[in-house]
Amino acid sequence: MFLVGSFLKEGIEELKKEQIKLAPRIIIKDEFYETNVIGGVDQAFFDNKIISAAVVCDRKRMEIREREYVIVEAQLEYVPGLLCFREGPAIIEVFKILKTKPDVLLVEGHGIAHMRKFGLASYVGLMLNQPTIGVAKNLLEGRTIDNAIYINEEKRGYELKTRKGAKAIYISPGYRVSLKSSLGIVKSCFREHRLPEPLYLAHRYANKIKRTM
DNA sequence: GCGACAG
DNA sequence: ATCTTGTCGC
Repeated sequence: MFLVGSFLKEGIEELKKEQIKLAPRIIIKDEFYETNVIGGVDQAFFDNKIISAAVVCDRKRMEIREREYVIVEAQLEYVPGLLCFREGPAIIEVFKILKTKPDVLLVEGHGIAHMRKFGLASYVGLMLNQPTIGVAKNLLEGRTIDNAIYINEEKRGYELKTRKGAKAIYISPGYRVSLKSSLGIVKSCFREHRLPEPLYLAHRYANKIKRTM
């Protein structure tokens, strides 16, 4: 995947086709054993590099069990709808070095609340065969009715108002997690921040690493 | 054609 | 996402 300059435009069409081809493989059912260990991944950037940080917590107390990070070269610029191809590879690498694999992984970005049902969380889950949930800070596609996200008359996720005064966040299943469980699991991970704790911690960790560079 | 557009 | 100080508020 080396998409730059004149190759970008045609490359984009190929990547969209790839998403349409892989989307049918996304499983939206509860297929995980427990929810005792929850992970979160987030990225920070500098030059053309991506820092992907992962934090694994126990769900009861949200205490850190392990945290790791990797730095990889970005192979694609940010294109709305194709975020999985830009940040996905980095997330896959950091997940691989985790010694404590989480029961469910929270990913910053959407899962199936995506125009082609193939957001970052779904891509990462499929490639790693790992239950994932997408948690985004903004809506990408569709509309919200009664705290639910709809795309083409189909429910794809939820809008969640965390703290009063703070903007809502958007939850959607990524892979091997049902619509209902995606919301329940995320809700059980909040402490005193707008984002669920594993993601809040991963975000802080990624930026901490960035500061040392 | 115009506007929207995860991070 | 990133460039960036102080500032309002819990």
